[in-house]
Amino acid sequence: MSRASDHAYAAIRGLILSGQLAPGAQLSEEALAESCGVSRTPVRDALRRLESELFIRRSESQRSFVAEWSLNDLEDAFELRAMLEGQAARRAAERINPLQLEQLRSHNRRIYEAISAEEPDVTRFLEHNRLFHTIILDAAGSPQLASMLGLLIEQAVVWRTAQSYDRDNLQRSHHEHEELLAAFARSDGVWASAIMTAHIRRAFHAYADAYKAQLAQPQLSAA
Amino acid sequence: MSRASDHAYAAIRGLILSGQLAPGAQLSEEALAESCGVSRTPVRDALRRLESELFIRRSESQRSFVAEWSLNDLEDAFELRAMLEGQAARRAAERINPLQLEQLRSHNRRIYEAISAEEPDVTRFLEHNRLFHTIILDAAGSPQLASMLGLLIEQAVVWRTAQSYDRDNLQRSHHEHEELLAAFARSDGVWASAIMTAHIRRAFHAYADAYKAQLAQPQLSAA
DNA sequence: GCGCAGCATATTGTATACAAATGCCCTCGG
DNA sequence: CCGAGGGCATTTGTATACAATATGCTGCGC
Repeated sequence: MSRASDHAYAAIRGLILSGQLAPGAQLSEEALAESCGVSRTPVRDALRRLESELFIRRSESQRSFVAEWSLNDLEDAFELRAMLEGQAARRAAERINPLQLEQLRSHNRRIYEAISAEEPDVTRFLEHNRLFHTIILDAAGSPQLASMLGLLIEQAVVWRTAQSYDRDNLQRSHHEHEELLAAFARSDGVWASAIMTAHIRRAFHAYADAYKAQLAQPQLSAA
Repeated sequence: MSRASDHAYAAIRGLILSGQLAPGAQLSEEALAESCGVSRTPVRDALRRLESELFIRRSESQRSFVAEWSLNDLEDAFELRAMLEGQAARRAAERINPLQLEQLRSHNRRIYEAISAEEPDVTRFLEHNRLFHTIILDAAGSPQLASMLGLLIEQAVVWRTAQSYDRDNLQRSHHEHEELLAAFARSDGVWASAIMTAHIRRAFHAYADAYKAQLAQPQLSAA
């Protein structure tokens, strides 16, 4: 997309994720436009995108609000993601080529490096983790599946999740990736799917724990 | 949505479904605006919506083209739909209330009436079929799932599919709906999911047959 | 004849002005 | 005091003009 539209999208998304725009808050196209230094037109585009990604909900009269996610909504989202990513892993196991397999190994090595340092480098972890999952989605060879998973909260949740990852969780992720690699190497779709489902499910519980902890200390949410 | 934007959406969608805009054809915002009698602004909105529903794809330089669907793409879409609707059926079986169950029964009665006449009323079948599936999605109680299935080709494919439904296929649909009702009445999520998956899968084969037949006689495609 | 540069044109992106719809608040009547 | 109605303010929808960008063509040089 184009400069202004992209910028508005990134800016608004950032405001939501950082908590500066609280869940439930109403969004004014004009206010956002001013705050981004662009006109309403690209802001409207950005809002449409964010709406389709469920960051924003619209009232019946087309006013925009920051989406509010209950723990239940989150569980729904993770349940879906587990199903879709499980399916992606199954298909990938049956279709992956040696180059992709090697790329996966490489990214998981980088993940290992990132989490093995004295102070784990969460940003690097997240980046290689994202690429890892992207390659699997690619290998699955289903544009539809990719577009659906792309929509799903995805980055939003993954981002906030990993903030709360402790070293134990990070290492488990690395280990699960290793198991996925074994399943892929043997083209065992059922195995791959099962591991992936468990992988996402564990991520859900890590997130849910963080979510509950945050509810108990809400003043930290905007930090 | 608003008048102009909705109108543009419906008009463009109609042009695509009727074949007047052939798969692969480039779309010009200005040309569409003129043909709909509105300005480019609502046309752009409509194109965004159609893009998210995969009716339209955009080139890297943001030009719009009518999406081209291979048989493979269709199978992917149906595979996803089977998975998602199966999941919806499972959840619905565990959550459905008596009122919804009665509504489902009512719609399936209407379906029966529509297909029992000497000349089956396909339009009525489609309408009640749509409502039937909508109620299940509602009963599943997962907004995410609903939004995903809403996106999926869905209406597009369903529409074209049923045109090619013969009486046998229509009656099978009715029968499968009856089985779903039985599964719901017993709150048997596993059963419901299995039937729904089979239901969608059969629809896929009905569509695939029609698709292949159409390839053999392409001059009928715009009829 | 081939390839590349540069221009002309078509197409999309952005800004802005205005119209329509919606929601809010204040007043008026009961 | 409460509820209904009307008018004002806010917000979104639409049209249009202009800017930026991509594309394809034409002509020049090799």
